[in-house]
Amino acid sequence: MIIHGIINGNYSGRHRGHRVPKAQSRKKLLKRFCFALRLSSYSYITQGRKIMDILQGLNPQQRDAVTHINGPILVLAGAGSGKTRVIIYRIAHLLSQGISPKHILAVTFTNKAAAEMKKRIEQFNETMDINGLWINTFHSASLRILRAHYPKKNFTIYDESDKSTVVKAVLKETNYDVKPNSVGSFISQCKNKMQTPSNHKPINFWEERMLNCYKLYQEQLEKHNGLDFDDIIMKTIHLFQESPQVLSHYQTRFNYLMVDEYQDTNYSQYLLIRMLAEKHHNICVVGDDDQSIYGFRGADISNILNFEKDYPSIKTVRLEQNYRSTKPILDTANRVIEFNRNRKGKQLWTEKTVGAKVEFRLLRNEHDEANFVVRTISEAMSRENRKLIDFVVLYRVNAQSRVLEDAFRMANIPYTIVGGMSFYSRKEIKDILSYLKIIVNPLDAVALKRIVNVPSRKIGASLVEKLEKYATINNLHLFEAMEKAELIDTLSDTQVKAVERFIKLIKKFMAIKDTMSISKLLNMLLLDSGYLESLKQEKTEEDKDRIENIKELVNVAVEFESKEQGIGLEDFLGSISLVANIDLWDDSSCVTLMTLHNVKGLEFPYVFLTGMEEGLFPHINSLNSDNIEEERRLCYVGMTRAKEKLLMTAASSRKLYGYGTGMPSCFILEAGIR
DNA sequence: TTATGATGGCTTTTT
DNA sequence: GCCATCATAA
Ligand SMILES: Nc1ncnc2c1ncn2[C@@H]1O[C@H](COP(=O)(O)OP(=O)(O)OP(=O)(O)O)[C@@H](O)[C@H]1O
Repeated sequence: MIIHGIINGNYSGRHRGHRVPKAQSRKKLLKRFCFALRLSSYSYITQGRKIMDILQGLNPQQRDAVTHINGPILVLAGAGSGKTRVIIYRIAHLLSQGISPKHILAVTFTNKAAAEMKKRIEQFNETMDINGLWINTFHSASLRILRAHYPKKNFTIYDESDKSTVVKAVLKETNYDVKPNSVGSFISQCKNKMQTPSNHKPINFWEERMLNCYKLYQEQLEKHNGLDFDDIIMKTIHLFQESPQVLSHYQTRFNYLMVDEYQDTNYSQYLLIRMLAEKHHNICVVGDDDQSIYGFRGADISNILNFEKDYPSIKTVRLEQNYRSTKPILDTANRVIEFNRNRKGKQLWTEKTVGAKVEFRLLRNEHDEANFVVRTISEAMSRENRKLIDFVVLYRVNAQSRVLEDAFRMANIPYTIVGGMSFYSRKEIKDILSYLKIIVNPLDAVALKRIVNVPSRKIGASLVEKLEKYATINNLHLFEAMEKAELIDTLSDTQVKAVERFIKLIKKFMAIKDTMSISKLLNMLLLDSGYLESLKQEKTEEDKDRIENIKELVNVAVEFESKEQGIGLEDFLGSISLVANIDLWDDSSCVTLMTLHNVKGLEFPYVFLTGMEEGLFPHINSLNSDNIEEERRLCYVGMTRAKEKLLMTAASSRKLYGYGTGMPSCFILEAGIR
């Protein structure tokens, strides 16, 4: 059976995540995966090119920003005005001026954007060495710094699901009846604001309980030597605060700082940059206050709006020409965003004064909507000679993708979905990565408990409980308790044997981990742990897929090793933890489906904005919490992705939790579409 | 220890 | 309305 859709290694929950890309698509996924992992610097020599050449392809304002080398600079400009281009050209220009790549740090929003930027800079064809140039996300840059200086270097990274595991354990312990998610986001918010359990004062009972959860959670993480995503930034700042010489090292090293998408930075990220820029103030940030869409995870527009307060000598550059969209699209987007009150208004014009008009279609239900999208794409392909990669279908929530996906599959149109169940969150991948985590960091009890009995080794829940009890009483880590299994008198002989066998397995790999390549280690692990064998025994389709996925992970390791010489297991694990859905995106000959959040920074000739209904978009929660401005910005982001055609749709009735109001979104009215 | 039904959760999500 | 997770029973 050939499945046209799932090409990207993303799996909608529809088939309970068991559906897997076929062979050809796997290769693609692999390629992309490795590309996304190419995070650190590497050497690259190119042929000469003059400064003037670099400055060509820029308008006077952009040139102004690019050639302003020393001192703080803010580029505050609307969508598609060439802000990202400024950063790319600025780096190329700095290098052409003889500035060492080692002195440059550029921060992007995603790994994909970082990789893209690096590629573009290489293409400048200068005789320049970009060895030592850092283009990273906040997280991957911070991770590199922590790896080099954190006291306990073998820490492992806790992803959202690991975090949730710990939070649930904490809730069980405290008997609090609150949703794990709300605790998780409370903790996140605190960390984003640099609040530790001790320096945060609770203002009410609820906060007091939350704070208690935070405290217990953090104790667990410290004990396991695990860092969650927010810790990566927070701990880097703590490191800088506690070790002035480390901070000083990076302040001197990174003489030129640049941040893209600055409007979506949170407080901790702001602080990190401010610390690094403190000595020289050579900082260039670019962004658009109208495109701040990550408020829900702590992003704070005032970072960009108040930027000048920290740097009084700032040079501010406005870019006013939009190079992306036609006038009808730009006008529509501008009309909508002008309904926001909390913004710095800006002018935007385009040379593309003629273009297809922006359309809105109200369909009967979500199936009609999906079929309409599919039909419109087929027609545009045959009539206007459009290609699959010209299209993007956007939606507010991931749950909307299912119906669209079905329609694409029915119509046999290749598509790819960004988001949903990704490769690295699959069970078998997480299992194998957990083995690796323990080998690196045996204190990681989340990883340990995850695989201690996978495949089954007769170390079930009750036995683990006994071990944990022993560990707690004797103030030991779970792993240490397991090492001492023979001393625990509540265990039977067979139980002791089972535990000892497991410990022996792990210790063997701990001893050899640095003596061989990661892929070789992985292959050995797959055999010795019995993991592969246990899958081979079960002959279901699902298990075959799992084996394929595991093979793919081995390939990722092979690829990774060939790119990065002398890479350690820690670095491999770290890089994998920081790979985002959008980093894995590859649009080669398919239509792309994704959420509005994921599309930020991208552009497409033909954009569908689906589910334009009151309650869905703007989302009901934002209406309740008086946060419609962020929704409107999201709408602005979506609209301004379109180069040539913007087509919005809504459904009068929709079967999707409580969203079915059927009323067209207020944004449609604001856009002035009849 | 695994299969099953009940339960609750449901925005975006980093990374 | 749909799905994942969890507790329970076989
Ligand atoms: N001076 C220029 N001349 C021609 N094309 C340009 C120029 N500057 C930018 N562009 C093109 O305009 C498009 C948008 O540029 P870019 O992505 O840098 O804008 P942006 O401001 O970062 O956009 P957004 O904020 O919407 O993500 C790109 O296709 C880019 O190649």
